[in-house]
Amino acid sequence: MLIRSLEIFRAVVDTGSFSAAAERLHTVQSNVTAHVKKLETELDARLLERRTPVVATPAGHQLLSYARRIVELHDDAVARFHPQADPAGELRLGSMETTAAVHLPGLLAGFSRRWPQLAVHLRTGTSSELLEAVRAGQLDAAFVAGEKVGDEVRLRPVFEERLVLVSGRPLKAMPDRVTLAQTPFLAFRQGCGYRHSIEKLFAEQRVPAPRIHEFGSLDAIVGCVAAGMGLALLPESTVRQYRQRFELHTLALPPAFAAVTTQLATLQRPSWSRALEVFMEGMEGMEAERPRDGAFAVA
Amino acid sequence: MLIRSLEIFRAVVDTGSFSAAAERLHTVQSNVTAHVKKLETELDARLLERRTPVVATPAGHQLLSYARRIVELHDDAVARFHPQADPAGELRLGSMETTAAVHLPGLLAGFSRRWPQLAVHLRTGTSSELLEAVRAGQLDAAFVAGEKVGDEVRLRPVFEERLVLVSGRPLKAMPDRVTLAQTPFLAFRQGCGYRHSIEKLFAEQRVPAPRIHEFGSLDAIVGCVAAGMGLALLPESTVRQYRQRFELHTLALPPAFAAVTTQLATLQRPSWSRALEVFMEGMEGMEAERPRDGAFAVA
DNA sequence: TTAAAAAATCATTTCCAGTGATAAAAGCGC
DNA sequence: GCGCTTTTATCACTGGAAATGATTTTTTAA
Repeated sequence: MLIRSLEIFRAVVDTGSFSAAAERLHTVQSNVTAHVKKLETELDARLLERRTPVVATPAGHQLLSYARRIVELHDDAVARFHPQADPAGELRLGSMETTAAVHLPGLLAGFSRRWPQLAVHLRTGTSSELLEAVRAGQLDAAFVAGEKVGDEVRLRPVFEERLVLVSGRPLKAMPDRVTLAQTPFLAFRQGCGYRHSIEKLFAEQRVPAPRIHEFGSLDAIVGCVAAGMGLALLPESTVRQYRQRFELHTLALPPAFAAVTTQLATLQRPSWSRALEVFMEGMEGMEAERPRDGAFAVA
Repeated sequence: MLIRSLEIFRAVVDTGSFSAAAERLHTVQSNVTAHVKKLETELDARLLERRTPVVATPAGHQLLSYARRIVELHDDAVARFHPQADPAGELRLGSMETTAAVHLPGLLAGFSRRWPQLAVHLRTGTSSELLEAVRAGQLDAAFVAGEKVGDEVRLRPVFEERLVLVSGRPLKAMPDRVTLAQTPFLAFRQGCGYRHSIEKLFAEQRVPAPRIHEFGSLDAIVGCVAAGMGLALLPESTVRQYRQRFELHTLALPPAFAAVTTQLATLQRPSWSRALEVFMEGMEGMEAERPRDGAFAVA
């Protein structure tokens, strides 16, 4: 059974005539006859009463409900891939916790307002988890930090972050080696982009055995740091957000550790869905140097 | 876009491999490649990441949701026309008021129990209205009385009715010409099968100007007859049903007027839907001579 | 009954789904 | 990295059927 046959069958019922259907579909009447006949042979039932106007038989009526749904679905699918059509469906995004908390609320709110037909699915995880999901086609795009990737994944810088050392107590200067060795660090589990920076920091200070608590939630990390449980390395913008809820103290780090670029990871361009296409278009204006969350803000 | 292409595409995603999909669908791998490639060209998007296992790209993921729905609908449609499959969907029946009131409740209850996937639509009307609807493919079948039809409609006798003269007051014998001329008759509007019998009765009694009230509802007719508004000509079985609610008196008529056969009208066999097919099968046992409503009764 | 319109039939062309063999590419073990 | 295996892409070819245009048959309306 061909979609084309169903399309023709539907047109015959709608117009009440084989020849009118042919004209509407830009083909010839004998072709319409052939398609209908083929359907009737395949299903072993008479589908149309050849009268003027042509009407569907009970069996035809039954097929018609399927034909309408299938043809409609088909047209929808084609339309959704058409470059000038408004995208619909879902946009599956991934993000690190920190980015989700700080940058995404404004961004996604604007996006969802701009494209009301799109449902955004947001999943958080570590950079390496998210990258794997992008690679596996489970996510359309993901915000990640500092990862090397194969050439099937494309990275685009979107936010420039400055990592700072965060503590619950005032920090005058960088803690010395001994203090650092005794103070636990709080971080996301293995695979988080920032965690790599912690290890670089320890190596630099020649601290041998870093003690790192692995938490799955940003709220938990910040809360525990504020409670004096230990130190953390977080983007300055994230800390700013939590300042209202917790008493936090920060210390700037040398640029070599501090600078972290959040990048938007996707597959290569031809794989993009229309939904992703418009999302990436909206992200075009986002320069790593001049971050502004209002990419999709209403003008 | 062919249903076949979507079926193949779906199989590739499900199996994670072009060659496995080919095997599952009993074709060759190069054919699978060709179909996928054709889809990608048509939609101008990369749908699959050629890796092991093969995974859908965001665009592919988008198409997949359509592919699944379309292929499923297609399989459903084919299955519904398969002779050994349980029928599903709707069965659109028509019936005269009298038949609907007396014979259908038991019949349809049994039918609906026997075929739970079928939704019965019942429409009442006059015989000629219903016949026209059957002819136009709007009804699968209709219970009608005493009509001549073209040869695209097929009639099958199902109930043998005896018409009786009904009154609100005791009837000893056939009213004389004068009484008959003065007494109004209550009947369905033009097109009712029984109404034709009334006219035959008047002609026989040589009553010139029958006065006929036209009511659209059986309840109204019976109620008004019981209230003494006039006479009616109704099937004996119908009157029996109303005896509990109204005080009705009847008079038998000569067989020439009394005998009316209720027939089941359909289009010719090849037009039948599977739903109609099983309904007609169930009606097979219904002999006009030996009416029993329990055609679909549970054994 | 006849003229006009619509569907069926038929011969023909064109296109493409499906096939099998082979080349290229990707994964995997060492 | 290097070969070995597995998987996908490419290609030439064939059969079948979609599409076409001309013609006949049927239906409808005048």
